[in-house]
Amino acid sequence: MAMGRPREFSCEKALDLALQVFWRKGYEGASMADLTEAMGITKPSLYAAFGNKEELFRKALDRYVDGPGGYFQEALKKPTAREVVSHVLYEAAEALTNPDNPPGCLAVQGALSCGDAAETIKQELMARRAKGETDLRTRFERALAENDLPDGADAADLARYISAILQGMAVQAAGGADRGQLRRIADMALRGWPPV
Amino acid sequence: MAMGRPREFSCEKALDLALQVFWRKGYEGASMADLTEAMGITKPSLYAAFGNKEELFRKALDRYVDGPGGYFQEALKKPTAREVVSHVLYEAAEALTNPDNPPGCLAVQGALSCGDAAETIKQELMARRAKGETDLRTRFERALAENDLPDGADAADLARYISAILQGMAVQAAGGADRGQLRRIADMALRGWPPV
DNA sequence: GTCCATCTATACCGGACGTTACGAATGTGT
DNA sequence: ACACATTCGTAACGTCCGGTATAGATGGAC
Repeated sequence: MAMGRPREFSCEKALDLALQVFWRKGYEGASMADLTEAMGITKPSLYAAFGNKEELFRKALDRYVDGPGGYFQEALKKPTAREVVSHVLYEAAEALTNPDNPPGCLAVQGALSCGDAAETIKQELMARRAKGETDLRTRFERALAENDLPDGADAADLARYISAILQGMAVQAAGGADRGQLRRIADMALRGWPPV
Repeated sequence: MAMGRPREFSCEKALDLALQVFWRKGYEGASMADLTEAMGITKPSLYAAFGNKEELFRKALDRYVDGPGGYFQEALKKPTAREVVSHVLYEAAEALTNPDNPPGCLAVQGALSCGDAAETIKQELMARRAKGETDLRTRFERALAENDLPDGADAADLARYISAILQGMAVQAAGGADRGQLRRIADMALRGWPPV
């Protein structure tokens, strides 16, 4: 099956290393030289394996969503709306300050604003954030149907509210907030939940 | 007094135009070509008047803080903690979606993460966000002394919480949220205030 | 009217950017 | 052992980056 010279590196390991660079420097701030150095491969190897910078970022982003960002989808499986919110907030506090990773959230700081060349990446990240918000809204709609949230509450508004708090925590983490500080933000948000 | 040929453009107008570009594209994403084109001046004029890209950004940032971002300091003057929070949240909802300006907040999206060359700008923006948070904390400490907030509340935690919500609203605005949606986030945050 | 400080515009600098030819190296299938 | 498919490293591509030298234009001071 495998014809020709086998590659000397692991695509998954290289992708994880690229993810670290994009996470720390953003899409625009991460140069190909930064990436190849961190990944331990040369530029032609990178292009052969991953296409180009944009494709590499998208693959790293997929890996982020399934890995360090996986707590979000996990939280949606909790049995009650309150547990969903509690888990997503506290797990975010952990993930956003995991010392093994750059602080903050790739989906927020990967390309919040950018030059023309990165516009499609910015759109992609906007779409990912919108999808997370929609998933949360859908979960809250279920909770409403189960009388797990007060009548008259608006699932879309609640989802946007929680998304905003998560994104605010991400900016705080990028600004140097530590784990305890993020946990106390989660405490306060949860104390007022649901905002009737 | 004024010797030599007078300059043919207004520094303040040019700075406002540069601010728009930095606001929309971020520090890294805004090229000198973008800036000179928007400002209607040539590069040597820009360098003579503003130093270099980094100094230009700092001057635009000062102008942002005193202009479109001025609602923050205004809110601190309100007589009660609740009015401070109410005003800062609702004025943020307006400012972040002002159709005359790019959506979002320059202090958040100007350089949330970046390459090495923009590291000092990132630090500057972190310091500005931290200063806003400290100003809010100081205001809450006054409120505590005036029995305007519940005993035992932590002014620093409250300031960090409100800052996170504001920053989350900024990310929402950058993602396309409209004014009504941001107002409803403010509604919900205010409903649980203070988070005793 | 002349001098001269200052601004404007063209054109260019060295370097970094993302991307790719090319040829040498390497392991598989026959 | 040989041919072949693929990867590897070097070295270079054209383009754009932030920044600047230089020469001409402009208007106040005297």
